[in-house]
Amino acid sequence: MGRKQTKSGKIRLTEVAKLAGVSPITASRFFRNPEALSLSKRERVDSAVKELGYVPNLAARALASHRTEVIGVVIPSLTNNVFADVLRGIYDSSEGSRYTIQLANTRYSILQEEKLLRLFRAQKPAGLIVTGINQTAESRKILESMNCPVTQIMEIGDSPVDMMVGFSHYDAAFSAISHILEQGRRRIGFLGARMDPRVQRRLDGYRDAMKGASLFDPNLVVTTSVPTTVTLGGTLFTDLLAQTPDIDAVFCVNDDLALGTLFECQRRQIAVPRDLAIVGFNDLEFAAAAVPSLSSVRTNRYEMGRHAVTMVIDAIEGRRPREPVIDLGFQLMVRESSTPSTI
Amino acid sequence: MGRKQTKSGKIRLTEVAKLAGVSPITASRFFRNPEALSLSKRERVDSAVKELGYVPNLAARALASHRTEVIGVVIPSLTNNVFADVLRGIYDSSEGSRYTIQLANTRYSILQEEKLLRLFRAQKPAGLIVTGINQTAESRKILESMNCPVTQIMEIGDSPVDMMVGFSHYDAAFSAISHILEQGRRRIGFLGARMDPRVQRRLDGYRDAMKGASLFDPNLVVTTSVPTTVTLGGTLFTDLLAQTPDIDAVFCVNDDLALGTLFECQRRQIAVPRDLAIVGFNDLEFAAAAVPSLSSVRTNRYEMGRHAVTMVIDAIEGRRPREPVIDLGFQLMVRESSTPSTI
DNA sequence: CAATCCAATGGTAGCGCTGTCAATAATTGT
DNA sequence: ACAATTATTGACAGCGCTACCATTGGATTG
Repeated sequence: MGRKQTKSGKIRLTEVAKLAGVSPITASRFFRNPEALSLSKRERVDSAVKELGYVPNLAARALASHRTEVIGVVIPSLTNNVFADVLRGIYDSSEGSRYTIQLANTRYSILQEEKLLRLFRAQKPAGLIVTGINQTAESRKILESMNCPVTQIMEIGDSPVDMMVGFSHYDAAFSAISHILEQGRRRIGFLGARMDPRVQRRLDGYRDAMKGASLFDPNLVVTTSVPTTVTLGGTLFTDLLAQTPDIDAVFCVNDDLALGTLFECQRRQIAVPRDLAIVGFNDLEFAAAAVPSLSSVRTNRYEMGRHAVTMVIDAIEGRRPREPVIDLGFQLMVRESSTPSTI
Repeated sequence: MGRKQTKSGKIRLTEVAKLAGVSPITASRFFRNPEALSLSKRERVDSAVKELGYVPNLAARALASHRTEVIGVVIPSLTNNVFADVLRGIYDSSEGSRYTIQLANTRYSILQEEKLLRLFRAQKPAGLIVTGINQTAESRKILESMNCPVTQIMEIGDSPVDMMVGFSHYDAAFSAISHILEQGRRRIGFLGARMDPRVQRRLDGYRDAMKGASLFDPNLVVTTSVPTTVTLGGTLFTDLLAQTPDIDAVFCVNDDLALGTLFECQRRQIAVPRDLAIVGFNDLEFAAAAVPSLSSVRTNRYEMGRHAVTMVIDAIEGRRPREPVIDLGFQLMVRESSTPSTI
């Protein structure tokens, strides 16, 4: 015999089968398709498993079945609070299922994404969740050849690889701007950082809303590719102010920038909302707590994570959703920072 | 033959070996221990791998070798910004290594932790990273029987299961309080949420520092087991104010509470720092941007993640660290919220 | 009551890789 | 130069599980 004897304590499926008085293959079926067993055998195997404390060897299972029970998740950032919420939804939904989450981070690089997808393909995941709809042509090809359910999250679009859960960033921004316009503001600035595809679409929504009111002015827009921080919000706002001093409102592509803008206003004694209205995006928890409370666009991130996993698992198990694209929408949370001052 | 023919396109190690003109086992060694190959064979295998686009089958490898290349990571929360930074360090350090991160979330439940550790044990990870030092006796037993390197992160203590990276929460809080006392403040409140073991130790540090100055008063302390939010900071501060109106400083166990306290002060027209000094914990990015900027205790979370992975990988590969416990320390970031008003 | 069917179960043969150990080639020392 | 040592390489036998197909026995049917 070529190798060390199997440790006597080691419990394999064979041991379970022996104790239960069935063949190994029947014991195997107990895990994969219990309904196929007669009630009596099912009970016998069940108690044998419990008595021996048997735990399946996933590597052997994967090797023999050419499948894994891994759901790959590809996100662009671990720092961004937005993804923390999505991930929470994903992990919460995957618990209690047989599936394991395998996380990978692209750091907003579509080439890194391509590389990660190639890696995932090699490991034959049971399902895949990827962020956004702006994959490279090559990435898309990989996704399509993946031969497993794929859900794109964060936004929705016309040509899903397979399934989608998200919302329209364009509509969300458009609706935020419409709200600010309704408040009678005319010179609405735009602060954007990172400028990933979803932020770009928010910019599009902003631009079209402003153009619709014949109020668009490129001098109202300040963007950077630098990652978002609260501090950066102050910097961008300062730039905007230098460039266009007569602004009466600012739409920030996320709440961190909005908070930074608010702080900068405090520093400069600009009264919010009297002199300047501020609207953020995502409705992070602090938005409601700020003074003045920050208006924001609530996005359903936790639910997005939950849906994504549920859709993928359902599809893996043959329960394809009737509607492959789910729009989770958004809610405009109107608060003090964009409504008439009560002072 | 019992099963579907292997797809002709499928590239196995055998194919690589054939193309390289070596035996499969030599090709196998190319991946596990390339130095053992002669230069010529190494090059031949290398080009064969590239030419065929071979990707190892991890399941087969795990099954045959009785090992996996998975590092398990057990953390209590996905929402908490603190862990986002740690995770970023962990993922950054694991990239480029052969190891894969497997994340599991206890939601601050030590029973859930026990369950997760049991799961991990069954899968024989190559290494393990767990949060904190307050495992149940049973969890500790599992960790010790795990037969792989284990690193405890976030804090340090006397009896590591194996290795540790962290800092002393007690010392950090003690030093924050000492700083506030040096500013001449006497009635220093304590706001705590979640009250997990590390927060408890911060409370201990606070208590001892106050007792050292003969200034401890239980009425200065407000805690709750509710998870932290900015909004909660305002609520707890309100409670503290009702309970002990004459406070002149507040130490918050994290920056979210500190920000909530700051907002509540703005709402109540309490001048910070003139009427009240505020010191937070963790030094999240917004602390420096706030108005007034928030003093805080900087913790090296990203480095903690990086170190944890590096230590585990080194240990897996036989390079045990000379010192199993690494104290990453902390830095007190003194800012406007706790120093004499400049106005 | 034979023919048909189907649910339940088992036998066989690997999945693709690596541990062990033996065999061979290259190198060294005296 | 030749034995002793060391670096390379290979053969063999599984790791623990499941796909495929075959078999069994009982229920159903006309």
